[in-house]
Amino acid sequence: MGIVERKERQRKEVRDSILQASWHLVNEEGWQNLSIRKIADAIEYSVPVVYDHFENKEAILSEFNRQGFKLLGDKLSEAKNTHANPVLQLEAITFAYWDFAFNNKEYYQLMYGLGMPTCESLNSVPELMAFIGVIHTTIEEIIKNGNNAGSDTWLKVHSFWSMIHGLVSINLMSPEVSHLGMSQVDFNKAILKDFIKGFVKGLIE
Amino acid sequence: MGIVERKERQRKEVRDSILQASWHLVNEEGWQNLSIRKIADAIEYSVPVVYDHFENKEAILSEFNRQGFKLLGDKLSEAKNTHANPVLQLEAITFAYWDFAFNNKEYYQLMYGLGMPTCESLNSVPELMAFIGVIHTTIEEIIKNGNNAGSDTWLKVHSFWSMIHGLVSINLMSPEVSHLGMSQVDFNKAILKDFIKGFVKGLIE
DNA sequence: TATTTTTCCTAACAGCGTTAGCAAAGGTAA
DNA sequence: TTACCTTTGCTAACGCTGTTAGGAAAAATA
Repeated sequence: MGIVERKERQRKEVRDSILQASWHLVNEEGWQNLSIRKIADAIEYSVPVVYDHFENKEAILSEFNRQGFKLLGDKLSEAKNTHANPVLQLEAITFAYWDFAFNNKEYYQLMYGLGMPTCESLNSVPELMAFIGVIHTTIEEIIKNGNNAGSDTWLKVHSFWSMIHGLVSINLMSPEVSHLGMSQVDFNKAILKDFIKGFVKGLIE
Repeated sequence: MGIVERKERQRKEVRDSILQASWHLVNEEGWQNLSIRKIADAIEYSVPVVYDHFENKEAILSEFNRQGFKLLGDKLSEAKNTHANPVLQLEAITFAYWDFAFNNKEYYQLMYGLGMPTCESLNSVPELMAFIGVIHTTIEEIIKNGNNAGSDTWLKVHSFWSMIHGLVSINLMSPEVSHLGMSQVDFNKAILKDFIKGFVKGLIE
């Protein structure tokens, strides 16, 4: 009697195809232009079927939100593991964060878009918590090894996260920096190096 | 023959009432829920009249975008003028920026919302340029007075802007920081002070 | 085979940005 | 004042959007 199992399997297939179709549409036309009707059309089902698998459009987007933080967390973790020294780890994390944002603009814009109903609190999204955890453990160790053990770890984590997000988001939305002779890539690298240098200094002394 | 003048005056009145009604609606229901029909209803005209004064909805929003940067630029300028020492000026600018964002969340979200079609390039929005100018002159002077005249001013301006935006935006969207015993206000102040201290250090040495 | 459950569609509701086309009002000239 | 022209502002529509009620058809169960 594998009927229930088969049904469950089929359900999952439809659900997955919704996500897959959505992702495809998003990459073609952006978040703004994703619509339930387009999804239904792509998966060759009628509109209400989509609502059998997701409560509403927001639920689909928040699925990608979680996926995004999962992926980002994994990338940071991976970058961290390429070094043993926590300072180098934080440096690698910084660059990995930057690369993720630029290689996955659609994800990033969804994850941090203000208009989007995505950024629930830290506590309610485990993927977000795990992502922050990678940063936290690294900074914690830098502080422990430094000369200023009194630093507030969470405050520093918060600052790190905020600042790297700021650096990324401003550069993500206005990619043409015309003030200088430097190339865009060099300018970005310089900004990042400058940032991480200053930040680490603030951690250990 | 003041007919033309009267007509112009009346046109301006309608235009202003559109902006005023929009602003009112935005503060009641947020950017997401602003609609041309609601505006038309509020100003007691039919929908197409709105389109006689603004090319489209985006044009109305971008009006507020410019207003926002004008206001922010003025606030920063004002804050700067309370001090003569450029380091103190930058400190005042930082706090003024923060206060602006928290006292005018609607403005700030419009100005930096990724989904919004607002952040055109620096060059094309004079209000944005003026706002950046306040930061630029201050940082320029700090560098000049410091021990590291070789610092790239524009790079530092860019970093400053990005980081303060990051600090603000993360705190604007997730106001509940539950990791610590500190109050929210104290936490924010601590973050800001920490940031500005580190940033200035990076400028002068 | 008859009954119940599940699946899935059509069609609609209420809203959106935007525009075509027409009526009425206002201004101008005879 | 009358005839004409220009401006103003309306109704109504087009083609979208998210969401859901209600019923038909298919599948599973008895």
